Amino acid sequence: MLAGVSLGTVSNVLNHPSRVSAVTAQKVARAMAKLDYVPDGNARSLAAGSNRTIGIVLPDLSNSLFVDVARGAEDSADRAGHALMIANSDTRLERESRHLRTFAQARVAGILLTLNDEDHYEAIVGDTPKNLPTVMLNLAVPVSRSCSVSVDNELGGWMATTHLIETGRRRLVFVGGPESLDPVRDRSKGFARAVGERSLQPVRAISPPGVNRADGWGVGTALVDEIRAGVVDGIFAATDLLAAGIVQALTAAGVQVPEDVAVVGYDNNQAAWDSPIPITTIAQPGEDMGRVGADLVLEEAQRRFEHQHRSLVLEPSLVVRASSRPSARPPG
Amino acid sequence: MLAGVSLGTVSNVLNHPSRVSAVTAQKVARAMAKLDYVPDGNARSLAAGSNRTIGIVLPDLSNSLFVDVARGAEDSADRAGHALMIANSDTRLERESRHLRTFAQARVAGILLTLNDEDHYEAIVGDTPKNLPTVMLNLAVPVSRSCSVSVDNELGGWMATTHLIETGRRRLVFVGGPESLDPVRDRSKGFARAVGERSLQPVRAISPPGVNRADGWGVGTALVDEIRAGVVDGIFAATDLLAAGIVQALTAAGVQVPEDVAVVGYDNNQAAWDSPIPITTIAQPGEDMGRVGADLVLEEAQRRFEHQHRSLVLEPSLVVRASSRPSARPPG
DNA sequence: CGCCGCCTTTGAAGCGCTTCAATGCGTGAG
DNA sequence: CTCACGCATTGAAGCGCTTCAAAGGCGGCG
Repeated sequence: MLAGVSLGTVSNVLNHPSRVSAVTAQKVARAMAKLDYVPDGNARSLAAGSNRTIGIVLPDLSNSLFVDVARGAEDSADRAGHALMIANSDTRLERESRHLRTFAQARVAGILLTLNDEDHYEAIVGDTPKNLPTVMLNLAVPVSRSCSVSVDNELGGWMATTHLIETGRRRLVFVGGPESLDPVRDRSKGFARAVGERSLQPVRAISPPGVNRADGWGVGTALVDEIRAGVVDGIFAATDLLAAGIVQALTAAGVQVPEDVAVVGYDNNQAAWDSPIPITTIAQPGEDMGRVGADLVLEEAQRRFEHQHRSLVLEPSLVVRASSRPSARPPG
Repeated sequence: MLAGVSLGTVSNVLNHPSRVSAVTAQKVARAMAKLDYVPDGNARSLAAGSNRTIGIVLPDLSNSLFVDVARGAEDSADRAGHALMIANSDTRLERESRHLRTFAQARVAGILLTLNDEDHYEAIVGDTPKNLPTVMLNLAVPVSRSCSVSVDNELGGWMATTHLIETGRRRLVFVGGPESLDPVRDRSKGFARAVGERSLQPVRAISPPGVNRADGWGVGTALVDEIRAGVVDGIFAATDLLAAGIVQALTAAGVQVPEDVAVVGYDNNQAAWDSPIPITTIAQPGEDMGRVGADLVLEEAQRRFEHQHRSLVLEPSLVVRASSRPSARPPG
């Protein structure tokens, strides 16, 4: 600071450039460069009473959805001149609340809390620092509590199923997984609704123990005979990993996808596109979720009092790939 | 603070509990609870001149290796009473240096910088705030510059290849990828060394355009005839995705793995274990890398002056799975 | 009974910045 | 030529905490 001229002026060039004449601004800039000056964010936050950082806690970094969420959130935060700090909870309650506390102490401008599980929400809602803008991602919560941004899984299930029907499939199977997972349950509801709207009867629903590729492999193997017999011509799997396993098993058994049976997955995972037969899937708007969430939290931070909580539900989208291209055979 | 008694005492109960009598400590604790008191981390850092946070910048959150690194780092940081802030650069130079700057302004205790690419290191080394403990992860750099922790890819390649040889394979193929990737090049060197040590001749090396499942599928398809002809009986693929694609293509073509050919991958990805035929692979000690890195950075932060930079190279490990179980056929 | 030393507690100083009232200066109007 | 007004700059106050020297209280020893 002594390099150029004053002291409080330096602050002005940093925060209110308009108040400062061009020449002094330059002098100060030069001095800062020469001194390798790095403003102290802590002091700034303390003095200004506000902080240009927002925090996000993610439940599972191995799920690309959440990585997308982070990317979207960073995009928005960055655009607003804020930094995004990521914390990973590995779905552990204890770590979720620890990270919440850390963010509260850091006096971040706001928090994006991403949860998978409604139970965790109940358990943790007490830990969310009152008075600190917090928006829930991936879980719809009462607007009386906070803003939230989630994705309509029931709609996604409906879209996947309707797509199968519209491309001529009639004998449909839903492959789910443990009913305890909220998203799976909702996707299954969407399946049922779409089937019902067309007055079709689902062939059946299958619930393997998990939702991974190996589970899909098992399901696929079990379905080979029914497909050959023409009893099944469309499969909606609740996750892409499941779908990939199914397709893999079917292919290995000589069943043609999509000629003999169409398969649709969910999530738009790498497993879906990086497959010998690319798999049609429902893409979750992860980046949008992050972006919208960050915008909401920043809005709440900026207008604390006029702010009204909102609950947004985003729509997933259908990504058509080879595994469900219309079959040559006539529908029916 | 006024709830109990004093002011500076509150600080003591937070930082030097030993100086405070049990009764006052309790009174203060009770008051803090009643007031929902959350200490201001910014003020603490400012006053104390130190910060209980370390930052890590990761190049790619969709790579489970780096997620593991973060997990390990958080583990160590946590144990030392520090919080870990994650920033994702998506391998973009511009974001790497932005995050570095953010951490510098936040006056974190230290930074873990994880890079994939030597070029980025050269470009960014100027941005790493001098005077702020920084350790490089995943890339070995001159100890004159900073500490670093990396994994020995050449050794990994050697281990994978030696495993193939020791389980009786003699006609080996290396499947790499773009030579521009440092890790691929090192793994290939390890392959060459292992083969050379046994005075074998590699059948050949294949460099598909990428290192994903689809690339592997192509390579696998191309190798079917040679395997049937007995010209090839072992494959070392530079990534698990590649290996998974290869196994998938071979299986689809009716080639038996591991009976007809053994396959070894690299990375210990989900793709390796979540495959119908689980794939033998080389596991990178990601968590260890993070843990050791965090320990180093904290050590440097605590003893600024006595600190000597160190360069640690960790060893990968072999994970044997079905894809390379010794074949029934006699070796030779 | 008085003094000393130790364990606790206190209060003031200051961390690096922002903010804001106050000052200084140059300019156009009178 | 003078006065007033506006823009640029300044300096002091204070953000919430830690630290440290100094004060207070207590028991034990002489």
